[in-house]
Amino acid sequence: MTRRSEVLDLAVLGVLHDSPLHGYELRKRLGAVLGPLHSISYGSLYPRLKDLEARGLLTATEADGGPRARARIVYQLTPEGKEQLQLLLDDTGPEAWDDQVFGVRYAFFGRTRSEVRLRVLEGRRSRLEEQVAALRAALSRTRDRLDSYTEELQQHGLESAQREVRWLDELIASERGRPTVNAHQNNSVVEDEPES
Amino acid sequence: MTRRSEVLDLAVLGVLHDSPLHGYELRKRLGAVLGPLHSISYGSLYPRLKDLEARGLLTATEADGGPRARARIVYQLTPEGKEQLQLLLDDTGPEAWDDQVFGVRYAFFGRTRSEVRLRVLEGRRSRLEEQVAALRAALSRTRDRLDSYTEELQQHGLESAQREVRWLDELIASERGRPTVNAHQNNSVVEDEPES
DNA sequence: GTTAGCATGTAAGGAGTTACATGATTTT
DNA sequence: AAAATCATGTAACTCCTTACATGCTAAC
Repeated sequence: MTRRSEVLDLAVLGVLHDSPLHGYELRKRLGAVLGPLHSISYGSLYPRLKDLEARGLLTATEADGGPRARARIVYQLTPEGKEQLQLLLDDTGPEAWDDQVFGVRYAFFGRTRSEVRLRVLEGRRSRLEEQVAALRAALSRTRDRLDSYTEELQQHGLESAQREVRWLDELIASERGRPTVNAHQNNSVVEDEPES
Repeated sequence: MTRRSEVLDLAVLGVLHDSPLHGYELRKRLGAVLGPLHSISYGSLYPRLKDLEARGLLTATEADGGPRARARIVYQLTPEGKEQLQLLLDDTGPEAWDDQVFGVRYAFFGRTRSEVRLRVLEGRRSRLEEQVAALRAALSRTRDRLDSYTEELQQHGLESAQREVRWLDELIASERGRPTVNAHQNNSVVEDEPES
């Protein structure tokens, strides 16, 4: 994941792998992956879909759902798209432990190879440890030098980070105890409603 | 705070209010306010300082610290700068509850008027409640429809948000119990004392 | 003596948001 | 009948990062 934007590619490709969707619906599903907040805007999503199509990673087909306001355009992964998705899932560059990126990666752990899962979790953990160290250093440095509010904020940040580390420890433990099966039930949520 | 970028203005002005600094040092201090991560880059900071100077909010003076590599440029708030800082501190537009923005605002609570403090804390709280509601809705919607990893992620997000709400409740309570003095160095967070 | 840190800046590019434009359909 | 939601898209703008350029000083 050289470019930061590949996170979005991963998210889109990952969601679309479950079931083909049109842009509007896709954006809503993206919310579950990117977090209800910082979900992407249409002004950003639609051009991106065009781009992914141009790169041959997905196909766009007009689906006539009857007399619709506008023909919905359903996007679907091509074999190249699936390949690229696998590549992105296997990639464990240093950006994989970033807040944003980690969340998306974790959401797709069901399709991620077991060793990769472990590597991502451990990378994320050490990233958080760094953060804990930085906050501890900041706290001891600023003690009595900044007002109590700034200190309280850093203290709270520290505790959050520490809780996050403990959470990861649990995940890592449970990951190690998990059979190496790569099973993922492909719930085919067929996108189409009965016409009325 | 109409523009998102006014957060940076607030951070810079706020830090510079404590003591005049040159860019390099300023950036380090900014780390305590913006969080050790997502501190701004020089490529962003220096032009911004020029801009603030052009707007008359601060003055730039070459400080000769002896035979230095390069004359350090010390930035200092002008009266207009202090005014603007006060305006930003008093502003409680809806962006004031954003993750990023809230952190910066909280860091400067020592210089914020008591009522504004309360408004910001409560705004932040209701923002987080919305988030909790959104996550709960997402969880009940996706139950059994998405794989366990996505669910675990949302569950974790939910718990974090809930803890954040409790934290804010404590802050609000302690804010209410605080004398309305606007004194700068008013650091006595004496709420419920555990038996010590 | 070489690496790391101090110190300031510019130019190019990346990545996203907001505002606008358009129009049908479902809900109230 | 009005308002919200569905649905797609473009253009302008905002704001940040990266890479580059420069050169001193302290530490190893």
